[in-house]
Amino acid sequence: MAQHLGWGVIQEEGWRKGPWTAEEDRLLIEYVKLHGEGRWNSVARLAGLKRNGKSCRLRWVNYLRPDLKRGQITPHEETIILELHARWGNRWSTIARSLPGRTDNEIKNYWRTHFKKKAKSDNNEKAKARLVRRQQFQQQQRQPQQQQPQQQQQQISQVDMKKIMSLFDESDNRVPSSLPHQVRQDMVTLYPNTTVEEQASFLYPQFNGYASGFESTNEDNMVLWDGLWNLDDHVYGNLSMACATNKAGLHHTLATPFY
DNA sequence: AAGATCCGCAACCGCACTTGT
DNA sequence: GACAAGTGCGGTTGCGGATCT
Repeated sequence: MAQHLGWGVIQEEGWRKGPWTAEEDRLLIEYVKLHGEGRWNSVARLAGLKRNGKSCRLRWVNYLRPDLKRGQITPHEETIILELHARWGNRWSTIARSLPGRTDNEIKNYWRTHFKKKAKSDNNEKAKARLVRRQQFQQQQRQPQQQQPQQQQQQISQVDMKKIMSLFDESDNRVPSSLPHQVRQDMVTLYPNTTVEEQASFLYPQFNGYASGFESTNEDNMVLWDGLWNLDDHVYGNLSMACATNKAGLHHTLATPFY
């Protein structure tokens, strides 16, 4: 039975929750000095802490570790975060490994507070513009498509998907950094009379962002990738879900035109 | 000056994966 | 192979200080 309920109090099963006290920190540091990192579930018993293993690990990793770098994220670190987020998406622990002294939690918080909001508002504007262009293009395409044999359309689709999927194979099933260039080549071949952005947008509607990132600045890339990787952004949600899972998911997403 | 709102951060939660039995 | 325990990860929440009105 719970002794108290709420933040920073004893919870059910006797575990404390909420902010750590200086004494708890001291006990945890002592424990790690003696026993090393790991075996976190033994901490409560061996160190006399009323914290569960997960809580102890989190406190150590995010706050008590001696090699943690304190202070603000530097511009150089910010650049690295942007680049790695463009490559890996929200895989904060992977990004953190490239930033000694920074934790995944720290980077995640930094991203959310510094980039997420801006990206979202920019995306909304860009998404509206793309929607209009896409609708215009669909109208243009309707007539030629009716004349084009269905079989030929399917062939084009299959070739495209093979290319995309082969890139995922080369990239350990994650989003391949070279994809935009490949997509660009497909676009030029298949839609010679449109702009690069339109080509990508039309053939791979969920890849809208890729197209706008071809000649883009870092900031544009950031906006693009934020859209791709964050599910609450309507326009990119389907793709981000597919990418976050595996190439099979992406296959499904790309194979379903104009969501 | 005081209340409302925003922002940054620490910590929790749920899920997935790994390892040991 | 099945199960349980341990661990790691990403998303979310809640608190407290800063800023705004």
